[in-house]
Amino acid sequence: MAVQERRARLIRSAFTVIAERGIAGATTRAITAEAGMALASFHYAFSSRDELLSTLIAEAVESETSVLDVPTGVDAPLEDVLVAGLRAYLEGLKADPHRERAMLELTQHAVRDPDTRALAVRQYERYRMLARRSLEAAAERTGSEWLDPVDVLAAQLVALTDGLTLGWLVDEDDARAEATIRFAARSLAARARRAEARSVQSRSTARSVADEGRRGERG
Amino acid sequence: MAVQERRARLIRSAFTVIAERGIAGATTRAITAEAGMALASFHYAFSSRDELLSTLIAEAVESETSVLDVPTGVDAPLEDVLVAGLRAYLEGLKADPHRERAMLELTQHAVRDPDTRALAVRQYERYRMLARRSLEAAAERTGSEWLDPVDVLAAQLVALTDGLTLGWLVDEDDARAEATIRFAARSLAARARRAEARSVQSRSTARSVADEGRRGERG
DNA sequence: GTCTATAACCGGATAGAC
DNA sequence: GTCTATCCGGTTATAGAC
Repeated sequence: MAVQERRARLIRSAFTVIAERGIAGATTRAITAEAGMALASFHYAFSSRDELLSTLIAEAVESETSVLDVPTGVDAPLEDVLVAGLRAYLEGLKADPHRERAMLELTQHAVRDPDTRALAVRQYERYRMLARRSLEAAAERTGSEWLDPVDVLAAQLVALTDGLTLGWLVDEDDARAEATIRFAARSLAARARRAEARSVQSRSTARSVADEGRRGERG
Repeated sequence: MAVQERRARLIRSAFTVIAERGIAGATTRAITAEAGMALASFHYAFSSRDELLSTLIAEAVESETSVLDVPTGVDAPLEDVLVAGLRAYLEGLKADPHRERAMLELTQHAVRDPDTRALAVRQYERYRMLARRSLEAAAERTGSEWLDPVDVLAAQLVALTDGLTLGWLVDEDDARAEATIRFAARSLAARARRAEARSVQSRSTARSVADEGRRGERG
């Protein structure tokens, strides 16, 4: 087996194990067993367990492709579109809670170590970038425009989804999550207004951004 | 040394070690060293490391006394009072980031184990109860009344502080945190209006609740 | 390259001297 | 009760046979 292939399989297995048992449970034995290979094969691909963890965090960050899915082809007010997007995010979380737990644990692990801290910072930069795309897409599709810089609102959206995630992971209360979603959507929508008429060129430009934002899937 | 005294010291030391090195770094050796006692003394107070961790989580939950400090004796609009309270929370977080990191890690650890999961749920119930007190105090002092059930808004406040906390812990960006605080305060204040005139009795009752809410300190 | 076997180490828990 | 010394299981990492 090629070294790159082995590395990829080990990283994938490591994420699975971490999602199920946490970082503490992600021993080299557990990871290689999950990957169906001998323990000794591990050090043929990685020099140490720490090296695998750092690589895993970096890969996990890049694999995150959307913060929330803005529904396509809807004709609804901005607030409803945001509610729909946040509900889609929650559905992804409910479908695989362990995944988000693992991301959370990996982020906190990375932040503690000065050598990997930058990876966590990069992860959040990426979250905000993806959130920004979603907000731009939502505004464009509903003919709205944001009253605050989209960068700033993107950070608020990330904070809102983090709060939603932590709360749901603890008590798994769907009704409370729904209330949080409505509150988040209302709060964000309050920072937008109906857009003035735009030129055709600007609308088509924005639509291509929106399509790109839709590309990723969560979960 | 009395067993209860030893237990208390070990719990305290364990929290210190977890804050500095994480749960993974909180070995019985590290904990007893931090407490300045011999390794063997550990099992005189606790039957196992797991028992200490469960006890620690339970104690940590109860020691949380406020989600945000609503400033006393101010005469300002509700939104400004909320901003001040959230800033006080952020200052506590900045003064001791490791403390909140430890709480986060303990919660996630508790949630994974069916035997301790209830502790995490209870922790969030307590957060919401404290948030509710803060919101009631803030409304009372500014002559406002909430448009949604305070229980529901308390859950939103907890979600907002969770989002604020996670974001700040990763990049320690004070400017972004300030923007999140303003957004949070504005979003919550939008769910209140000026209260109608109240009777003297109802005001004095509410003031005693407010004083109770102020009792706790964070950090 | 891949596996078995093992070295080297670490952590929780305990025996036993005092 | 308290400490030193030790056991024992589990983990990372590697040596060496094939």
